[in-house]
Amino acid sequence: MEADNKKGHFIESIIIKDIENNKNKGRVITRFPPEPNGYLHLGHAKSICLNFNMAHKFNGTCNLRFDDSNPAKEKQIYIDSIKSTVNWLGFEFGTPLFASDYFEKLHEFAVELIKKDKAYVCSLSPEDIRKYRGTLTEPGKDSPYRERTVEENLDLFTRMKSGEFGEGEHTLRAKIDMASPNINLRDPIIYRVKNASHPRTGDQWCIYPMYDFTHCLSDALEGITHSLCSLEFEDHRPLYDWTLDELETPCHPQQIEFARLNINYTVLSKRKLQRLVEENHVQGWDDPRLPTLEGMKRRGYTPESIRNFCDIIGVSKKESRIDMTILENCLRDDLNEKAPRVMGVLKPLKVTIENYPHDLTEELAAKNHPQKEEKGTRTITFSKEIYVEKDDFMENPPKKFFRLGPGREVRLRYAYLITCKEVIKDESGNVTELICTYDPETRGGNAPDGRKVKGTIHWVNANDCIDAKVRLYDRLFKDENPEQDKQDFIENLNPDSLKELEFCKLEKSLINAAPENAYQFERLGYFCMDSKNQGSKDATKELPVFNRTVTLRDAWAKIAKNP
RNA sequence: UGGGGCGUCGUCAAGUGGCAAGACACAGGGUUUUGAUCCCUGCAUUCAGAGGUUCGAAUCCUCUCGCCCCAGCCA
Repeated sequence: MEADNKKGHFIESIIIKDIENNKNKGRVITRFPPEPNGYLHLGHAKSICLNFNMAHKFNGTCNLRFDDSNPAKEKQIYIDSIKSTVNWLGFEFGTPLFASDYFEKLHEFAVELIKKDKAYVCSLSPEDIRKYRGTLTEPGKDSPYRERTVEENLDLFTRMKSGEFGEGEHTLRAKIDMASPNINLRDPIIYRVKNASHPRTGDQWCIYPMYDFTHCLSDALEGITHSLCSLEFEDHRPLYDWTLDELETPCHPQQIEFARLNINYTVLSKRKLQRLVEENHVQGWDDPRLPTLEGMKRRGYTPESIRNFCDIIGVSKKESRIDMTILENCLRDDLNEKAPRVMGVLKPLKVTIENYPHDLTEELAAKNHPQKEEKGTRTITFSKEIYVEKDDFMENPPKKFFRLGPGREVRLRYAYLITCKEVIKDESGNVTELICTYDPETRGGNAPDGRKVKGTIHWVNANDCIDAKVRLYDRLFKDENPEQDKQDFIENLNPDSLKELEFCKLEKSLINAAPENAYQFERLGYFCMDSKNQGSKDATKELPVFNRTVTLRDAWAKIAKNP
């Protein structure tokens, strides 16, 4: 089922062609180059999978390289988070690499460029640089410092490096063409002064290379063959190539751009995610509603499901918005295979079986997976008092409702057929309890007389179930495209994206649940224990909290909507 | 009105001159002690539009239209 027998995307075609032509001696080396200035999200997962999969598929390697050339924004915690997230996703990268490891070499390259008179120290202020750059439709003007001598440039650059100047006083610029229709070629800045402390090099440097200079050279230094990046760098490719052409580098990697991932009802940009976190619209970077990989992990997404998703959505240059349901189905597919079945009642409704003995507790066998005998069975208990789901009872059920109602018979999964005899309500008319009878002949759920019972509902034994909280998540935004009509996406937040249920009753076996274990609560969906909740075998602690990862497909929900 | 890209089913996406894959969604039907899973069936005479080349075009040519990106000492 995995990528192998599938037809490839355009990048794969390019790689195959390159291998056929013995380009790079048939080698394939890719890299995933995150800037450690935030947490990874699903969009990164697409890039991670692409880069690692291409490398693996063609017996190559993929480097994890931190693009850490801007100390003002980068932090060690992000480096740690990114490393563990890439591992969690299922990829091995050996020792991580850092652009900052190349600072010395990058500096030498810059000097080489100066010596070739292909770079100069510019002393224009930031505002003047902007003015001289021109606009989209007008060419720029040469900087008055453009014709400084090599010696002067060398001297100034040395002094920049030694900390003689403040931020913004001087920059090192590539000498290309101020009239280029491509703004990236209008003498781009390649080094600037920054007095920030770098998470890895500390205060060793006060000048830092810019992305365009750093990235292509880092790629070349690592022997990258295919440098895959997103569409917005397409305009930078001429600069990528210019730099590598001007300098003596070990190789000249090929930059190939692809469209970044978009998914409806959510946002996938670091900036927007950051805003959601900082303005407390969600509860942190690992909020299970967020498409951050840490949030998805906490929600219960499996790495396999994410990898499979990245696999089936394809790679192209077309900007697209992928349907959330595709992601959810990848998850369901995986969880359906793996998750053991259990029973849990989210909104409990007490049921008393009036003809069941007071003091009896029976043990019943329940399958852990209906299609996989090898997953075995577990024992569940049954007694006179049980809980069923409030939603499984209707006082005036519509035609197609197969569940409980006055006088109706349903099957309790793995237990007995019961019939609703009486509905007890409180003074305000809310149903508080059902009095039912059971048919002792139907132990296990089958009627000896062969009568058909259409509805099967889940339940837990009131005597030994455990109390828990359950968090139900819904889409984060109301609108398919949160940025619709360029209104502030915050206004599109779904106020009901999180619902916490506090009085849930779960079958006893869940006492052993751990955050990394997925369960299917039959008929409800897939759930996992929240990783920030340590659970409680001892009653003095807080209640265990479970996250609903995703619902089951629900045909009834559709019928109920359009009867 | 500068430059760079992109337009194939509701959503993704194959297709590279020989007669529109697949997935999700959707609609029917079957199995089922989860209204789950699973299994069938249906679902683009048409590829942004218009011309042209060709026996033959989503694929080649021309023009038009639409959408995205670029004016950080961010990546």
